[in-house]
Amino acid sequence: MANRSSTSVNRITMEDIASEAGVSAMTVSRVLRSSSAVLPETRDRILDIIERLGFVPDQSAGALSSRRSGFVAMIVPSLNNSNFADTHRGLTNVLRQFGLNLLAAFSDYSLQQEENIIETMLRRRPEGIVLAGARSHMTKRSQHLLKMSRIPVIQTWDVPDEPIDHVVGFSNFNAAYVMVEHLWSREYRRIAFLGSSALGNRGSKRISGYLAAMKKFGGAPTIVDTGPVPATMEQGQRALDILTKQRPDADAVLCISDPLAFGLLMACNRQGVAVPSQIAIAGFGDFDIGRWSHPTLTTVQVGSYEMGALAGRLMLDAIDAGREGQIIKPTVRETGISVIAREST
Amino acid sequence: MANRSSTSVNRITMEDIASEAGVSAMTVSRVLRSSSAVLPETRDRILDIIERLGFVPDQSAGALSSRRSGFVAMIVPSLNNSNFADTHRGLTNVLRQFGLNLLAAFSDYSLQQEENIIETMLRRRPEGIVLAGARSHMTKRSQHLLKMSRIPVIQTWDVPDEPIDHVVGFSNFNAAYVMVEHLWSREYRRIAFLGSSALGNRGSKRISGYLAAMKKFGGAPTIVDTGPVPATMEQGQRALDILTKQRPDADAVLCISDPLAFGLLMACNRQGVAVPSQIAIAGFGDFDIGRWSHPTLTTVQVGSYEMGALAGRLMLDAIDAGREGQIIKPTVRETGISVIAREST
DNA sequence: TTGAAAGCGCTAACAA
DNA sequence: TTGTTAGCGCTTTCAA
Repeated sequence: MANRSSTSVNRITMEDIASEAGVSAMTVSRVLRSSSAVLPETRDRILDIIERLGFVPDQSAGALSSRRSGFVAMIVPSLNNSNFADTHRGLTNVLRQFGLNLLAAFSDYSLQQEENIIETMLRRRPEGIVLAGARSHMTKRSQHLLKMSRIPVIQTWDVPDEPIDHVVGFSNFNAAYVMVEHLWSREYRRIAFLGSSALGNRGSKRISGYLAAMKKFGGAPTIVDTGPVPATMEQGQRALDILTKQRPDADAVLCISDPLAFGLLMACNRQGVAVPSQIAIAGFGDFDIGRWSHPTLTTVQVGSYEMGALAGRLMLDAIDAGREGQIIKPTVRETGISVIAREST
Repeated sequence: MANRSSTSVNRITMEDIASEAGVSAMTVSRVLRSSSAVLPETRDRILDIIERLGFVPDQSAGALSSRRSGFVAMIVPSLNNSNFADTHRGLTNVLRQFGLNLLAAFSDYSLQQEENIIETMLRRRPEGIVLAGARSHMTKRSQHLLKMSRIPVIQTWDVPDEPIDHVVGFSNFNAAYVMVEHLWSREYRRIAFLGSSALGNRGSKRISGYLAAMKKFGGAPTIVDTGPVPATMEQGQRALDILTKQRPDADAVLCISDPLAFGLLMACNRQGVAVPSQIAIAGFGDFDIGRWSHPTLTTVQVGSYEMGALAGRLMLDAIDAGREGQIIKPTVRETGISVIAREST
């Protein structure tokens, strides 16, 4: 009597649980999904067996049948980012209440990797996909894949000129603009901008905001290019010398991100440049390092957690609509931004 | 003629590609998996159609059939950690060459959440599971689920007393021990330890190592409890006052992690306590903040990337063995640790 | 080199 | 309250 147990992999199935309990597989399914009533004593018997055998139902099979994979995919540039961590937490907390899981994959700031993991995720049929730190710049194929996917796509951390679908972000232009306003109001006049001048990413929007604000106030702009994204502490460290050469009279520096600002700040401490009396430093993103550095870092708070929560709710609506055969038209939501003035300015 | 197109969700399938190309679904499958020869002109025609329609095959269905899900799950405490980022990268780089994807989920340092995401992952039938920053302490159910899962489990970042399956880690005991050695060799004698004294996590191993080393050298140990894990910059910031009260004569502090050490370092800068002349500070983990802080931070390097790469290779071996119906017996591998002496000591 | 049949483990839909 | 049937989209196996 050759049966399945002769194969090397012999997974436990609902059928096994069912026969052990003397019921059909359908009853086991009902118990697990509490979709409809099952006699309490039957239910308890089944649950006991499940627990004893450590049975975990195969959701891939379930998804195939129900056409619901039960998860949302999140594409993130880096696993080392307190901002994305907050966004992720906001998303999780909302989706969890709806029984949706959040699975993440990382692109390491590479467009090619990003394309790969997008396809990887789509193969598993997520019910929606969230791009964290979405850049305007993606590969053509990434965009094509997402557009053809027929699932809600939410880009966060930016408001791209041509969104794929939905957007939950903030204005990078305004963020830089209000920081210049802040610095100007504190009597700083020779304000330099530190960051990558590479096009097609969030940074370029911030540069535009900086330039626009400087123009309005009548200051002379200076942009110090620190190299490729992501901006790092190391780049900030090195930037002090470059800045000194390029704009020796600068009295304030607006950095494209907190890690960059932190690197610069530490270089100042090291070289005895007093912050903020000799030079003021402002960052971007309200990373945790800026809250505990000495001096503490003035920054722009962009609602990292809130973006996740907003994206989560939007995702639920969009998935719900999709299940009814409808489609929510592309939505753009912006979270508020605010300057957090600290010691460094 | 009512066909499937009347349903609201009308996904593209291999069947669609096949009929468009005038072949059977099996041929499409062969093209996509290059498992066996297909006539070049047929292959090209099929690839064209796939590209044009943006078809992405359903891997859940494929997995159901082939019994290979094609992914490994990684359970991580936090998305905000440069060490786990390195481990993740090491893992990805190895697994990718083998056509395996890495999907991540986060526990936020909560045992209950950890249990939930372990089950969530197991439902999707990963071919293996990696726990990053595994603590000895997990819920009973987490352990039970993992043991019953019949897939390779690799715990990293620790060498638990009772491993579930495989382990790729380093000795937290030794790591603290060698740091005390380092401090002692630099003539520090009144060395305090800063960290959570909570049991069942990596920290308690480090405490043991610290205590053992102090005992050997004949120093009087002091443990300053900074509160719940994970140790944060904020805890470090607050710790200076506590330390001053509890051990006012300390000339060196061994912190349980770099973020904690960084918080303490910044508090010292702020309050005018000279580092290292008044007090030396050592951290743990070689986080990026320690490389760029002022002063730079002495720390213990634990091979974050290497652990990922090692775990990846071990995972490949274990999965391979599993496919042949064999099982690799539980393995323990340790990466080397080394003190990185910097300015803070 | 290609196709047909069967089935992976589950759930929708209907029947009892 | 429970069971039966069919089928989700793919791959395995065997046949042509």
